[in-house]
Amino acid sequence: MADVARLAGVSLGTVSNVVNAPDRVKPATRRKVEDAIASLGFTPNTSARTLAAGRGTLVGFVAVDLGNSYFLDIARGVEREADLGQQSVLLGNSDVDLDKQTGYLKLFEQAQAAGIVLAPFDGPMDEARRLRQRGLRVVNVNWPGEPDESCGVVVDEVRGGRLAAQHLLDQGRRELVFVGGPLDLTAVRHRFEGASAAAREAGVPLQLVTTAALTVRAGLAVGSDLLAQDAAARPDGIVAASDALASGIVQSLLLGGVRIPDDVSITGYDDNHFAQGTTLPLTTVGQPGVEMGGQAMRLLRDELDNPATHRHETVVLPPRLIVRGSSLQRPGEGS
Amino acid sequence: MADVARLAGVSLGTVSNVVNAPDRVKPATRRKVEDAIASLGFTPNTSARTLAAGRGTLVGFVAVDLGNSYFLDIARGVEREADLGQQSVLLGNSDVDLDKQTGYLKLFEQAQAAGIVLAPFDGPMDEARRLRQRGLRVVNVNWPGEPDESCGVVVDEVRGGRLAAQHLLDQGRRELVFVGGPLDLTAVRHRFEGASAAAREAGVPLQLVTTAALTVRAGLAVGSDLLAQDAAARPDGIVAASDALASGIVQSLLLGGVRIPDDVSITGYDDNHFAQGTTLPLTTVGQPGVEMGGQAMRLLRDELDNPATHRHETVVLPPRLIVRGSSLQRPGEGS
DNA sequence: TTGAAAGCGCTACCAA
DNA sequence: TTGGTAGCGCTTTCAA
Repeated sequence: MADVARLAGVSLGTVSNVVNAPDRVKPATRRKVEDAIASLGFTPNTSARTLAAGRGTLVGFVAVDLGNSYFLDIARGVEREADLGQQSVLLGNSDVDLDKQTGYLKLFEQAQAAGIVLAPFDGPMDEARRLRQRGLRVVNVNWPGEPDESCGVVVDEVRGGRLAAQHLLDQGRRELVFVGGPLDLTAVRHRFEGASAAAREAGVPLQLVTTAALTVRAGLAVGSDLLAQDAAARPDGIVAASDALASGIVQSLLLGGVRIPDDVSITGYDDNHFAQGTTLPLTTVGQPGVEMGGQAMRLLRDELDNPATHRHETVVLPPRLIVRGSSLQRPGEGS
Repeated sequence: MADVARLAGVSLGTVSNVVNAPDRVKPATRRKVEDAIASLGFTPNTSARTLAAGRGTLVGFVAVDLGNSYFLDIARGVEREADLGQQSVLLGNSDVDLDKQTGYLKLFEQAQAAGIVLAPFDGPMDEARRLRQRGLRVVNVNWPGEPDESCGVVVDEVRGGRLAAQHLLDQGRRELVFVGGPLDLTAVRHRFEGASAAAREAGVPLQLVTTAALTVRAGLAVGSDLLAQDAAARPDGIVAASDALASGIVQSLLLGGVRIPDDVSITGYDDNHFAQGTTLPLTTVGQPGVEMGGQAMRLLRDELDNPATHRHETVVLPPRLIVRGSSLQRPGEGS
């Protein structure tokens, strides 16, 4: 920066101003400085800047599982919104591992991140709490804010479960099964609650089949169990707690000669990218990942920019039923 | 840090030493300092440290498409190897967008990253070259090193294409088709070359069907085209340039009543996670993503630690044929 | 509108 | 083995 100042014939402070507050410097001077910057290929040193200014410009996004396209969508939302505010986003993938999550949170703390967006592991959040106590702003996404402590952006999972079940009921399905697990996952419980409520209100029984994971493999297993049953005893509507699960069930049933959606209607959950372009596209409940990320970043920025007036809040976004071939009996019917 | 020094009754330099070179300080003193650090909850300020030391400890991984599990595997390899060397990895997802890639490279430059691992967009690499000229070490992954400029880690795509085609030939297939595109993707061209060579050597024709993208959707389209053909005219072996493509073709053909692998054998490419747990698991060519990431990080560390003796090199890793149900006619047969 | 100078928190060197 | 001290490159007052 000293070189730039010398070449432009101005002082350090002036160079700093054209970089950070161009309006405060006379256009002619600014030009000279900008030319010098360009011809020297000058790039400001973030460490020095952060150190001197006492606050960084970097935003961290720590995601529980970047292998799930939903979280990648959230990341995209965070990035897009951050761009609007001259902030940059770096990603940490905690890979469903609490230690890695803690490690990334520490890393961002040490790097003097301006703030953190956290899509947490479904578990203890001690480290996040510690960071907040040290003054680092962290907002949750896909997890509610902690009362009086932080903001959060979530999607209404109960409503999502209800949407899926109601959709099947609307199509005249009366033998419903909810497939999902493990039940200590909050999201799975909520989705089941919603589906239960819808079934109860319709006076229809809803059977629960729990799985050990939300994977394709688990779905395939459920599918074979279903095939082993007497055809008459099989459900005519299945609410799966994830697209992967639904996909496994669909594949298994199709090859077993079951007609979908004629014999059995199936819904998935998450609107994962892999489930969109398949032969029998999956009806699913979509979560507005990009929007969630954007909202989270907006909450974070408000907290950063207006620390005095900011009030913590948990934004609840509605899920959206996306009707595709796995549940739609005749085109144009259904909700 | 001053507080720590005061509370422990030592100087700043000593505190710095217990943090960075614990061996250089007497155990008793070290204990005192460590206690002080713990009781004050002291966290070193990365910006200050980086500024003073002149070099950072952060490693950036810029990936062209984190939505592809292959790149996520590479990221895992980079992380694992970085952990061994006290370095931290942060991710940037360029999302198949050259501008975003450039943006992340700049970001890591400004953040004084120790080095960068780059899985580049298949296109111009001007920015990466600029960074190298400014002294930042960047090693390529999934892309060869630039001669005399940088290291790289790649997988032998030609060999991969050959493996897939040879596998089908070994099973007696004689009407082969290679499906993939666009052909300006280097990897696709190489895979086709390899498949071609294998077919040529076996005296078998290999037809080329180009697609606009390597997606499931494109695969579905190819599948319907195939179904529209006279059954006798259809190929009995298909080498697809990606798992997504293969998956689309498989789904389409299966629903059209074609028996796989009896009537048609199909291979994919990438060993993507989504292709592993399906009803008809895909035979595919796997790329050792985790190992590639690890190698890249190791090359980067060598370049960082031994700038004098380091010699640039491009490590070529072999792909691996993974035989699953989509090509294996009778269990135990095949290669 | 610009210049001068005092740090930001830490590392690295040299002296003790 | 430890303490003292000079910066690292920038932002940010305060004066000019």
